[in-house]
Amino acid sequence: MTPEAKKLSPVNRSRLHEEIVGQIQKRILSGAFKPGDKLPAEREVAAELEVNRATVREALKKLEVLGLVEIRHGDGIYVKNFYESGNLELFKNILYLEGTISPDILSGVLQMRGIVVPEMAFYAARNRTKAELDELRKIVAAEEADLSLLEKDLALHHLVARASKNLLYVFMLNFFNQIFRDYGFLYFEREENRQKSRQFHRDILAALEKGEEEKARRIMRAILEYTEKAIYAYYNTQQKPHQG
Amino acid sequence: MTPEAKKLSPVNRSRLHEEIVGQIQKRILSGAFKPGDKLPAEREVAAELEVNRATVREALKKLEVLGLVEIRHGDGIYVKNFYESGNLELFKNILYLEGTISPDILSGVLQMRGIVVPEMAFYAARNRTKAELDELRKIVAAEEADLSLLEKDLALHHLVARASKNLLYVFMLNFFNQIFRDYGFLYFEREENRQKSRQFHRDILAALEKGEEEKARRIMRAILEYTEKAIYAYYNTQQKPHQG
DNA sequence: TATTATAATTGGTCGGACCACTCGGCCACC
DNA sequence: GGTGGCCGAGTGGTCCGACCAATTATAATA
Repeated sequence: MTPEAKKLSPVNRSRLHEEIVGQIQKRILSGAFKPGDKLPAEREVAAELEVNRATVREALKKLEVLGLVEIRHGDGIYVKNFYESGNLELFKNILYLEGTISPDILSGVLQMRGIVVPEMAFYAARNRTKAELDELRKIVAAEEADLSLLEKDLALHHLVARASKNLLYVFMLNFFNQIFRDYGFLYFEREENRQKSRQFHRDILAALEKGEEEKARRIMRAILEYTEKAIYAYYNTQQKPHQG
Repeated sequence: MTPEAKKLSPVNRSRLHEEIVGQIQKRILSGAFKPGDKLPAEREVAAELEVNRATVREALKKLEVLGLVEIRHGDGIYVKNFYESGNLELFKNILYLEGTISPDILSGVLQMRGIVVPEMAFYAARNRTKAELDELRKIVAAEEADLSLLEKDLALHHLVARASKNLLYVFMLNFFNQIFRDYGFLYFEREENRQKSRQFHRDILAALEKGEEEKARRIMRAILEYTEKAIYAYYNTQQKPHQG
């Protein structure tokens, strides 16, 4: 029940154009602005928000890249159907729409991760080079010394992605990491998890060394299932909005 | 030799700031600007390009959303490592860097599609609602009447994505469609393909109706393999840059 | 030497002006 | 009746010059 806000309201200071992006994005994602709708002219929006037109334009440029609006010279600004977008950056914004991640979407992301990442490991076992194996060994060795495990963990997965020789895996992995960034932090606070992580990584390394594709996939799947529990556990103690 | 061009397509009416985006993006992706590098100040860039600073700023705002640069108030503009990006919009730009898609990356995309989309069908069979089945039947019926097959095909896949109840599938599917948009056009020019498509869609519909998850996945996989051949075939007759 | 002012640099916002494109209405012409 | 040209209002695109705000580098000071 949010009956407010048919009108745009003046804005706070600090990256003014970001604030504008937020306001317009919110109205589009919430359905207040529907696909095909024509936004007020730049000059009108500027007047309504009591900001300069240049600032509005910078905001609109961002919204355009996000895929939320289409700008037509001499015509106007039109709302695009974000349901037809393939922009994961926009998906992330939707994820945090209400300040807190909806359980539905979270499980959707985890599901996709569970599908994509094991295959990544599969192809990494198939396509890794000797140089990549060397790098991998260094990371695993550093982990045994218990040095900045989170950082090393990210590096290892990134390396596996590159080893798959499919750039799309790199992008997808980064996408997942960006979403679960916060969770990783807490994950490595438990000694139990740290040990588990080291073991998993030794196993992954072994599988890649021997080129055991199925085994690499299986291990990666185990890793995901293990961390998934941690994510859900953290999520359930944390369903408050992380910002007011 | 593609004797296409029955229709003239909208002309590339590139705006000035888009040109700037292109130039800077190219320098970053080609490695001329490396991660961590500091770009010249806005005023310098503007002077160098002989354009107004406001125009440069609009370009920079776009590059920021793309994840190629980071702008720090009072400090400067820094190049980000696109290899750590999770932004598929950026990936698409990389895809077309040289004007033509590199075979490596193309096969990488097809590989990811082959992994993701069948799972989407699997979950669609599990989670589809009666309303969605109704919509699906309408689409299949329209296809029997041979009406705008390409459009109907896109709609059908989009519906399957929604039926999976995982918004990420919708985004991923859109991403793939955007990349293969051009190929779909030619695909439906062959009567052979049109018939095959209708048959596939009848099968998918049947699987979803009965909630046969594995079967839905199998059929989807068959569709992908079939269309993949068409894509490669077209690609091999078309490896010229599509713009000078 | 360490700390604190101060200046210089750089991104952020402003306002006002003019250019370029689109669209709709009007009109002459076929 | 339809076609094409013309024009004017509306709207996005670019430009100029100015000032604000955050950061960094530098100089002054204790």
